[in-house]
Amino acid sequence: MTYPEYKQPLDYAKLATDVRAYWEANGIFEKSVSSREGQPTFVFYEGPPSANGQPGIHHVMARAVKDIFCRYQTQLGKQVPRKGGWDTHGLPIELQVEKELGITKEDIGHKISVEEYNQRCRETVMRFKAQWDELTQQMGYWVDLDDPYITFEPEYIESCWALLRKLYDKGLLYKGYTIQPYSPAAGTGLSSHELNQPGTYKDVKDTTVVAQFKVVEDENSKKLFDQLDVTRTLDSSDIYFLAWTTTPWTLPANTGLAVGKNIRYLLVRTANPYTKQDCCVILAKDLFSKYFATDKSPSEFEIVNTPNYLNQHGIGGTSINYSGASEFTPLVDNKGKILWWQIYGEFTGADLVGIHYERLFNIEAGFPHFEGEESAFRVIPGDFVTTEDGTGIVHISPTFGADDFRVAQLNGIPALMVADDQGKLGPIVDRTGRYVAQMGEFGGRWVKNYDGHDQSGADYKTLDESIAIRMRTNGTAFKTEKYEHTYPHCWRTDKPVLYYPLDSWFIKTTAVKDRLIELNKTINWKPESTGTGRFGNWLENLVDWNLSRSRYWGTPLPIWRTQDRTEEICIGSIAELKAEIDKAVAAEVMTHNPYANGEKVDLHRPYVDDIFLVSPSGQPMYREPDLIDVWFDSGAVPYAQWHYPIENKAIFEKNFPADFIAEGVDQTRGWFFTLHALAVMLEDSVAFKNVIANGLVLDKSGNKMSKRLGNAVDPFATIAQYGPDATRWYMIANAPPWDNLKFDPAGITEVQRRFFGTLFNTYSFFALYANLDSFRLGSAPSVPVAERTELDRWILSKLQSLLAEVRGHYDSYDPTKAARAIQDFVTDQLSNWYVRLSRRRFWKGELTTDKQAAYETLHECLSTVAQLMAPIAPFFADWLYGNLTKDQPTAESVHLTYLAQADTSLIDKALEERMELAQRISSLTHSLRKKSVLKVRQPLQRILVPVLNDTTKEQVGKVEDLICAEVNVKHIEFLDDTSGVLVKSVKPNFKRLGQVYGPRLKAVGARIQTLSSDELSQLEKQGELAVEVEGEPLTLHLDEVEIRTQDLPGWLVATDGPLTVALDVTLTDELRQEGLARELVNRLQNLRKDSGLEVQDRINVTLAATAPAEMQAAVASFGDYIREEVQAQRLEFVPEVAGGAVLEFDDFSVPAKVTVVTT
RNA sequence: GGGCUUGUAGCUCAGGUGGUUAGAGCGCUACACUGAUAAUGUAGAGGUCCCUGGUUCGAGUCCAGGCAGGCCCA
Repeated sequence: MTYPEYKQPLDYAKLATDVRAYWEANGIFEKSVSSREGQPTFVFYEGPPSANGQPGIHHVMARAVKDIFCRYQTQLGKQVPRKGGWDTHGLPIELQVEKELGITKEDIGHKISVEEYNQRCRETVMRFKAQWDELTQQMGYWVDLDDPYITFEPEYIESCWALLRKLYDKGLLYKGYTIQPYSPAAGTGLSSHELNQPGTYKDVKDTTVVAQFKVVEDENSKKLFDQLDVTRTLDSSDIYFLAWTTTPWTLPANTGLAVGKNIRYLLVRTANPYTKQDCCVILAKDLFSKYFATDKSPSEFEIVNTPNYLNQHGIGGTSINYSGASEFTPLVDNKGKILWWQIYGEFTGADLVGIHYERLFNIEAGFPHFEGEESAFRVIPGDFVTTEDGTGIVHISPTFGADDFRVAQLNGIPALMVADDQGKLGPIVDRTGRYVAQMGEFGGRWVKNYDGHDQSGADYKTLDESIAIRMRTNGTAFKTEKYEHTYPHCWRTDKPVLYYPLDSWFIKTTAVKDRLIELNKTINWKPESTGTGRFGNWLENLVDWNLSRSRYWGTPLPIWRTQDRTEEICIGSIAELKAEIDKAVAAEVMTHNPYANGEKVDLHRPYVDDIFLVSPSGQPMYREPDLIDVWFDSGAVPYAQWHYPIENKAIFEKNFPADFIAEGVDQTRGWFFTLHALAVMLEDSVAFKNVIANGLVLDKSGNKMSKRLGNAVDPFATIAQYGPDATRWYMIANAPPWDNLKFDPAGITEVQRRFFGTLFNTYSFFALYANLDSFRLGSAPSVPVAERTELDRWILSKLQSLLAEVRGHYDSYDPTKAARAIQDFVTDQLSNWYVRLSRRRFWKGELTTDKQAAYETLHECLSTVAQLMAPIAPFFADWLYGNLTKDQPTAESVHLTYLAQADTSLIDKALEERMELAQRISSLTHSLRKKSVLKVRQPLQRILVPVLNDTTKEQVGKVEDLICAEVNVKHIEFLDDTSGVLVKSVKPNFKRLGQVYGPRLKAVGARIQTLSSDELSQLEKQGELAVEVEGEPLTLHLDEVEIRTQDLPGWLVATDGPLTVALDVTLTDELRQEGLARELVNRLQNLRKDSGLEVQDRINVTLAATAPAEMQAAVASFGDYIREEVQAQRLEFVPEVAGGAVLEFDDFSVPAKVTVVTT
């Protein structure tokens, strides 16, 4: 049995396909689950992808993140079932089908039947399933592809129905309305997608009105009226809010006014430009000059009722009464701005909130009463209010604006709804686009020209114009004008769109808002800010979940109603549906039960639409035609993937809630929310305990990848070129998953070279020599760690530290830090220090105990690294682990192994510290050699290391041999204080000084830097020193300074922080000879290599006797050494070397010949 | 427009609770090394730590306001 050896370069892609074949042949994935039977479960939910498009490189990223933690938890001994799934409903699929068929939604039911249409969707949605499955396997994402949940299957839909029924029974399902784009001409709602069609937004000229809303004088508004009282000069003390609208026809539906909390508003005394009546108005300070003539900037506005102003002008001196002025006195200048005004006060929006005002189109004038009127007509805060245009106060009509509806609901402002003939409440505009009859003088008028009536007559007035005229007349219009702006139009009829309340079914998520927030705080979000910020804020501003979708391909709403809406039923299972159908058949509402004869039930449209049920009172019931939001499908995964609550209660309970999920951050308000909302409402629990919200994968310049730009990276090509391991490693190690990743293939190459290449070399090195020595782990009792060398114990200590660190990172869902720690260990510690310094141990001599210890140490490092990296680089790790353990009984796959706890008894911090000292001293020595132009092959006598305390001396002493071997010197000489040659420098410890002296730190620091050597030694000896700083005496303490040696007079030194090293560059004859001997070894090694000799080949060497005397002397003195190094049995000078090579040295050359000894 | 997020060397990224001279890898330049060799060592060039204010003896770090990119929402 040998350790497999491989040729450079390693084919990483082939390695992965080989390992994949091994996994598949041996059912390793299945075993990774079945071998943990009976252990605690680690629950993971797969956020279902949709297979109607090709997978991209970002899916590799997302799925690598999922895979990592599932594999890691398996290594910890948990059982991790991973059910795959497919998301199959939704608008993108409908749009794709429509595009392929060249039809629009209008054609469904005409050019194509609903049945055919849905059949197309069903086929389209799984089109790329094979590609997805292939990518999943190629990239090594372990998920159960054989038994996935599929959201269009009847069992899945049935589970959704059962959940809806539970919500219905809890009273959380209700019918209401939302404001949606609506085309009265077409009689249909428009999706945002339809609204985004080119050409829908057009420039139109509309009549606009700045309306005056009269403030009610009460406690809330007292602060406004108080401003007027100061001067006591007003005839009229009416105050009005000014609000601008481009849709005057919505003014009769006004029920509120919105202000920006932080916007500043002015109280202005002026006159109405149309009636010339004195009045006071309120508008945003920033917009003042839009209506009033002034050359001042807002900051210079003068408030006339301040004591300062009154002292200057005298009380009453500012009184102007416009209504008493001559009719020739102009009120407005030629730019339309008002000349006559005074500012009486300034307020913030927050000051105005809560103030009541009078209804504009009131009952006395013949406009209808409505429900909730008493809580209407208030000022509320609106986050969307700006001072871009208008007045900084926004007129709110909850029935005709989405923002309006939202803030009105949030602040308890009712909508103005009136009853139709049948008593059904509706907005003041009917579905054809005209005012309802109750609208007084305007009843029956068209809001816009939806019927195509003639509007060419000279005295024709639009409804907006009529309203404006009425308002000018009765003094409630402050300004009316024509205004050109863009407005959306229906793409089919070209008529203006209305924002209009449309019926919708809702889940009352607001009822559990507090609980949603509370439970969210128990979820571990990565990154945390997504949970507190994006998701937390979303929960704070929660509105009810709008379930309804007017579409065809999706889960139908299982609610049937009678025509008069007095009776309804929510169906919770197929069995219940069948039973209800039987009842309906018995009542002759239906002719037969389509599900009676055992056919497979399809719960999609159109089949469910053809089902009519019968109410307890004997009336027929019809299904509410809506489909439900596809996000409900997704949020139902924890239940519906097991066909719960219909069956599998035990399985569900074992698998709820999830320990871990991961999806893109764009799912925050999608899957993450629906999972959370349903879990809180149904189970009063979180749905997941840990969640990673990963960022985007961008191209290497930071641009979004898209097919259109041609910068999309093909995941298959990437994996084929670099292999899945390097691809995954790069993605994980380069940036935390929740940051965006700039995907650069050059980064994968680097990972491959630097990490995988180094790790492979390290393994190859191990395998090469282990095989030469016929070493097999376990064939002899292992060498106790305590008996191993300093270097062995060091790397094992580092290994255990690494194990603890990496486990910590995995435990806290930070794979990036885990990957980086592993990478640094492999390249910097294991390869570049341990192996480099251990090289001679491996290739010299027989298999001794020390050599065995070295093999065992390196083997353990490699196999533990294989385990630690297995979650991220599953193929390579298994390959490496397999190579190391092929003959061991336990090792079918690294993914079936158990990851050990770090053995803290092996962690020796002092050892780690002194090895770091060794590394730094070696580096400094190399640096000195470089400066002195003394190559490492030239041995030197000593290096000098000043030490200020015994601990350092002892620490360095223990690694002296390692340092000497590494930098090729004979020994280290320590210089302590008693030597008297040390020159010390002192550095202020600013952190400490700052705490002690605060503002005086600068002066104290300066004083410290000028300490004499006498003062310094006094401070060192006594621990404190009295000095004077800026005339003040104070006592310095040892912990306030940092003392270090910096120089050795007469020596070339190098320093690294507190460490200083000097190199003795004196060369003796013996050192020169040894250097030459090493040069010879080097040339002979090269010759061996160039001649293609194997490492274990033994040779005879002949050198030309023409070589210089110094060379001959070197061979005489160091012959044994040379022979051992180059594996030579004989090394001799001969008069003539025939047919050999010539060894080149700095100053001479020597003909030489190497022959292999055949044994 | 709002919420969240990012901004440090040519590139990719580190930089607990503020501490003086801001680091690593890659890339670049030079030299060295050559039985781990597509590796390695040493040295060097390369920074307005996005900008402006503020707090502080002291700010890459804390605060405020901007700018630019990204995501989500409107």
